[in-house]
Amino acid sequence: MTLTRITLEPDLVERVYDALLHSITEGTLAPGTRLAQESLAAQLNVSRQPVLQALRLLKKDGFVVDVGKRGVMVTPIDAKGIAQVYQLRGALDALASRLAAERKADIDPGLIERGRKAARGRSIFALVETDIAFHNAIYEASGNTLIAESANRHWAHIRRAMSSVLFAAGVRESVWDEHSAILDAIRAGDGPKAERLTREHGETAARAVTNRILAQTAAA
Amino acid sequence: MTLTRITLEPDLVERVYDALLHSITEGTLAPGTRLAQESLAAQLNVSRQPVLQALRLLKKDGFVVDVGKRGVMVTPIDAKGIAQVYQLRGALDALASRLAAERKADIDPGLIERGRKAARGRSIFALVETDIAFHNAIYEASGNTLIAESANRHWAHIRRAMSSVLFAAGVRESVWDEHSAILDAIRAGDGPKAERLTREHGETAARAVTNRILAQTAAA
DNA sequence: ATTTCATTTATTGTATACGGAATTCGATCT
DNA sequence: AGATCGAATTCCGTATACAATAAATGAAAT
Repeated sequence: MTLTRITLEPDLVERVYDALLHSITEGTLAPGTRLAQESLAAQLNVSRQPVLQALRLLKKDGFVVDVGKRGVMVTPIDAKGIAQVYQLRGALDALASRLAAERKADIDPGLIERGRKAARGRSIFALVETDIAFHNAIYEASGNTLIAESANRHWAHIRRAMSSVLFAAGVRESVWDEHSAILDAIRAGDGPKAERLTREHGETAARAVTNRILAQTAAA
Repeated sequence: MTLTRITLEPDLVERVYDALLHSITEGTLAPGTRLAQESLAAQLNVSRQPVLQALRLLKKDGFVVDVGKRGVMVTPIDAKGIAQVYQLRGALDALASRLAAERKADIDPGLIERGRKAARGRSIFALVETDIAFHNAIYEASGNTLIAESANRHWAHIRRAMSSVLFAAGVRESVWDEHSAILDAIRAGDGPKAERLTREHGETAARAVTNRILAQTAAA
């Protein structure tokens, strides 16, 4: 367990970054929305300076893209891009699962419990959160801190795609069965199996989401 | 093939970022060196503003770390961290190889040729560059643009570790045999084999480098 | 001599000010 | 009326100015 940071108050640019990222992933700032520094600064009640920097960070992560020399916009969602994110995330997940299994990591089975519960519930938010919590647990159990860090960047993209899609379609029934199987393999210390299951899980999830996005965009 | 950017002159912050990153990976800015904004700004002949932003970007990538509230320093190299980078990179490489094989990608065999030549030569720089070129070719052949983007962040770390280690130890003889085998598998369209070879290649490379780093730090 | 407390200094983060580039709008000309 | 050229506006990037905070230094007291 790593020690919690001691910095009392996060930076303004971090706060701006978090605020914007939250709005983007949540969907409040729709894909394609143009973001002007001055207006953002006014709304957040800070100067342009922190906004400017936060936007640069977001740009680096791909959440916003340049639109000519006239500022940036929220990156549009496209099926192909999402598929790529899923591929990448799948590789990271598979690696994490294998490493976790090799250490016979002891992951809280309550995560599955909570996940199934959320899947029966109505809250899309809880749905996504429990999913993320499960995968994050594996990242941490892997012992490689870079995985979590790297994956979380991608997860923000996934989260975005999910919330833009889930409340139209609902969850696949089987996800938590798959999760459960993965966890068993990890606890049993079966690295190859954990890896394989995780990869398959990622691939089916990717197919499901991209299909829905394609359907959505076709409808529009 | 994506169209080349049309922006004539890159940003100041991008230029500062590149300059600093180059010095860090090259080793001119040694691990542990403290970086004060004002001094950097003076040396680069810009105001503190672009420096400030560039440092933030570098911090996000892990090339510099906070040292209290008194600025940042070049991230120290430690064997454990490097091992983690290699693990991550290995997963990305394996994914890229498999995808490339599935598309039966046609990668320039000249890369191998040039690599062997550089391995026989004396220039460490050329050595590292040809290695990177080979791996980058696979990333591009994968068709997933995110892989290259993500991997390159990690490569900067690897490059740093390599140049800090190579000129003391020389190259493994077998790397370009391994590279060649990987390329054959890709061209043959054998996804699983390409993936397996790539993973093994990454693992042995990781062992070699971390061992040398451990030896170096033990000597000091 | 060592420790503690206050003052100074170093250095960052944020705000404001400035200059320039690109787009948009309007007027004039055909 | 439509097109074209120029002026005005918008908006960003960079520089400078300001404020706050943590470290460092030095003096005084035990």
